[in-house]
Amino acid sequence: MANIHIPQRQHSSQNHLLAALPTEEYERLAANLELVAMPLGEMIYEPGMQLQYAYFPTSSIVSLHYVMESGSSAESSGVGNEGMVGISLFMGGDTTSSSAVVQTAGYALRLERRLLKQEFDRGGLLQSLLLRYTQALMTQMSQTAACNRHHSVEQQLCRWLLLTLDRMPSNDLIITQELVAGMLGVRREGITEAAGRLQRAGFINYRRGHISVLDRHGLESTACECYAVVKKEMHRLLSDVQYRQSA
Amino acid sequence: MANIHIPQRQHSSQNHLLAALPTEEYERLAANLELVAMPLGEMIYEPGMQLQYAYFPTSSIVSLHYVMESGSSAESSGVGNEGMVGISLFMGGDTTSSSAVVQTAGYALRLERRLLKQEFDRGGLLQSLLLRYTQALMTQMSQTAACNRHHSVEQQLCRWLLLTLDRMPSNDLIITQELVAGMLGVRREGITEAAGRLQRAGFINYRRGHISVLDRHGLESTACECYAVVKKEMHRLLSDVQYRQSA
DNA sequence: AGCTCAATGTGTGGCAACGCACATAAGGCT
DNA sequence: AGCCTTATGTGCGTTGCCACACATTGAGCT
Repeated sequence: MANIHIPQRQHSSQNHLLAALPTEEYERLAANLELVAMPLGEMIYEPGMQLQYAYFPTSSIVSLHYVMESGSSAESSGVGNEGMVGISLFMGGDTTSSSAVVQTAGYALRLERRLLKQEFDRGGLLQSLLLRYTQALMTQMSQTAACNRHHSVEQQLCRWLLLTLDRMPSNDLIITQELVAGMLGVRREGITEAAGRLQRAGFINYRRGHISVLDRHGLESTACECYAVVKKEMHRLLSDVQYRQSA
Repeated sequence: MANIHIPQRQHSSQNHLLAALPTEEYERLAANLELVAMPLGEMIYEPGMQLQYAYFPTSSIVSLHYVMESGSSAESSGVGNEGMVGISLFMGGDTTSSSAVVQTAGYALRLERRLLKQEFDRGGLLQSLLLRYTQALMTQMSQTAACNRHHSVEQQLCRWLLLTLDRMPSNDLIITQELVAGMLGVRREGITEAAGRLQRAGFINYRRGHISVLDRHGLESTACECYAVVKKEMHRLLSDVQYRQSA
C-alpha cells in the first residue's frame, strides 16, 4: 500500500471537512496528510484499540458497527467523504466499543492522532466542523436505532442504498448481498429477497457483487422516513461545509 | 414550578459533571444554575425546537428518543445525573431531530444556552468533560441500535431496568408498563409478558405504575451483553468524573 | 365504601424474519 | 475451455412480536 505524502490539494478537496478549512488551518495540516488506500474489508479499528490516525475518506466509505458476542453485527453509521473516522480521538475517549471497516474501497487522507488533537484544541474552524459533524453522526445513530426497531428489511435496504449512493460518485456499488446483510444485521437471504423485489420493480439491477441503482426516486419512495430525516439533518448541519472552499 | 436560584452546592454535587468541575469553573456557573422541577412526561425539547437551556439532572432521568411519523417511538439513550441534556448547544447544531422527555420525575439544574456555550468555548475542564460524556452517549446510541436489532424484548427490558436503576438512589421505579413500552418501542403487552416472567423469576415485583427490583443479579444474568458494554464504557470514560470533587 | 378509570392480564390469529438445508449460477482462475 | 470458489435463489418449518379485542384488577377519588 503506497502512501503518498503531501497530496495534491485536489485530493483534500474531495473530503468536505478538509475542503471547508480556511487556508491557514489547512496549511498546518497539509504536509502531514497521507493519502492511503482503503481496501474493501480492511479493519480501521477494533473495540478497545488505541487509534493512531484519523481518516478523512475521499473516495472510500467506512462502516461503523458493533459486533455482538454471538458474532452477529449491526451498523450504526457510515462515514464517507462528508466526514471523518476517529471521532474518539478528539472526544477524549481515544477508542470506542465499536469497529470501523471499509465498506467501499477507495482512498482516504489520514492524519496522526497527535496532530489532529493539536489542531482541534486550537478551537478554530476544524473544531466546530468536527463537532457539527459529530452531531450529524449522532443523528444517524439514533435514527438507525429507531429504524432497526420499526422498519422492514426492504425499507432499510433502500435507506442504506441511498445513504451509500449519496457518498459515491456513480450509481454502482461494488458489494455483495452477504456484506450488505452484515451491515444491516439481517440474514443474507433477507437481502436476496428484498433486492429481488427492488429489481423486479425496476429500481435496481444487480449481479454478483455489484448493484446498480436505476431509479433513485423509486428507492426513495420505498425507503422509510429515516433516509430523509438523516439526509435533511446532515444538510442542515453541514450544508456550508460542502460548498465553502478555501482560497 | 418554583425555580430556586443560587442552589446549594449540595444540589450541584448530585450531578456528576458539575461536581467534577474545579472551583474556578464551577463558580462562574453557580450563580446562573437554576434548580427546576422535572415532572414526569414533561417535554424538554421537540425536534427542531431551539433549545434555550442545558439541563443537568440531579434526581430526574430524561429519555432521548425519536418519534416516527406513524407515532411509534424508540429511545436512543437516557440521561441521568451522570450527564447533561442539550448536547446540541455546544455541538453547534442548536437542535436535534429527536425529542427529550422526563422519564423519572425529579430535579435538574439548568443553565442558559449562552452561558453554557461561553464556558464550553473557554476550553477548560467542562469542555473535556462534556466531550467525553458525549462519546459515552454515542456508545449508548450505537449499542441501542444493535440491541434493537438482535435482542429479545425481555433482554432489552432487563437492560433498560438496570440502566435506569443505575441512575436512581433506590430500587423502586415509578413508571407504568405503558411508558416502558414507549421507551423500548414495543407493545405494552410485550412488556406485560416479559415483566411477568421476571416477576415469576423473583427478580422484580410490580404493581400499577411501580416496579421494585429485588434481584439485581438476576436481571444482569437475563440482560443481553449491551448493558455491560454500556456500563463499562461509561465507567471508562467517566470514572474520574464520579469521584473527583471540587475543593 | 363504593366508584371509576387507568393499568394490567390473556387470547387469537397473522406475519415478517429467522435458521437451516440445499440448488443453481456466475465470475475468476489455470 | 473447463474448473471451482463464491454469490445468489428457494423452500421448508419455527418463532417472536405484532394488531386487535377484550376481561380483570388496583389505586385514588368523592
